Amino acid sequence: MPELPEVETVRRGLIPKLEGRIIQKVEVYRYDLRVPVPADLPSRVEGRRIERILRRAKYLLFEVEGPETILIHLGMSGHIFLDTGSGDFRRQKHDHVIFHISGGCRAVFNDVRRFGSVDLLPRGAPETDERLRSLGPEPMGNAFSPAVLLEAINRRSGPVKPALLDQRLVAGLGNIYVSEALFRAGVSPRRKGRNISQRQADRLVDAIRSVLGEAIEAGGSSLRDFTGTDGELGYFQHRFQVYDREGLACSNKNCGGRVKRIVQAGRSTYFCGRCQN
DNA sequence: CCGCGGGCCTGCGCGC
DNA sequence: TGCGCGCAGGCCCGCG
Repeated sequence: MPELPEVETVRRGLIPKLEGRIIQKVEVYRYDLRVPVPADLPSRVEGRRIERILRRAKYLLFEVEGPETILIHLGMSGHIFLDTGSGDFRRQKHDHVIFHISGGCRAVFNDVRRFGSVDLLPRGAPETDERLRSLGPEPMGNAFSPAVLLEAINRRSGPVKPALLDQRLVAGLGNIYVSEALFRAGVSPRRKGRNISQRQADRLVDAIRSVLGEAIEAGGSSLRDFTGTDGELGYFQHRFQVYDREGLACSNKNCGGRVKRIVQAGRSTYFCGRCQN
């Protein structure tokens, strides 16, 4: 599931347990993730301190002491489990990389479908690594604005929904939050990018920020209850207004319409045909 | 440059 | 209960 809010929630959950600690040992059980795990990952990071944990779009960056940064992507089914080290630890199916941290805690990268990745970057990599370099602005940051969005979206001839999934346009949205943001903004997913108006760009930026912000808050509250027993970070209950609600009533008062599902560029899109134009 | 379709994997839920 | 199918929240590549 992980889109920007889930990844941010994972980051916030990891910080108190990992930042400032030493990576004592790394065990790799599968190297064949979507991007191969560097064969010498353990020797390159063992014994080094995790100085900062950052996020860029849906990527997590562990800045470790020395010249390299660990770059983690959760793909579609990736998780990071935190094991506090109190009980007896058993490796689960699909646990691919285990970081043993000073103080007895473990951070476990688990990914059923192996669309995720655990990789290394030269530190200061945003300028050098193509994966990060090609990303558009952070939606919650100052570089993202109605003017920036409008300029980029108006160059698109295709429908706005698949365009918003393009990480070069704005970084961190996935299939769920794009549907949710378009609903909040009252913009049809089928509208052509070139036909988006100034006013719609204003509404879209507001909608993107509010839907992501609320989801990050919901993730934050899930962290406050985090006991460390199951150790699963970043997955939390969240109510969606259209996503996966095909056939259910539109949640706008007085609308009376129903949520529709269509497929665009091979992905499901959910929307209300009455409220979104 | 843009838009789309396919592929990468495994697991789950559905209809039969 | 078992089987086959479609589907899944990401991303990259190649084609037109």
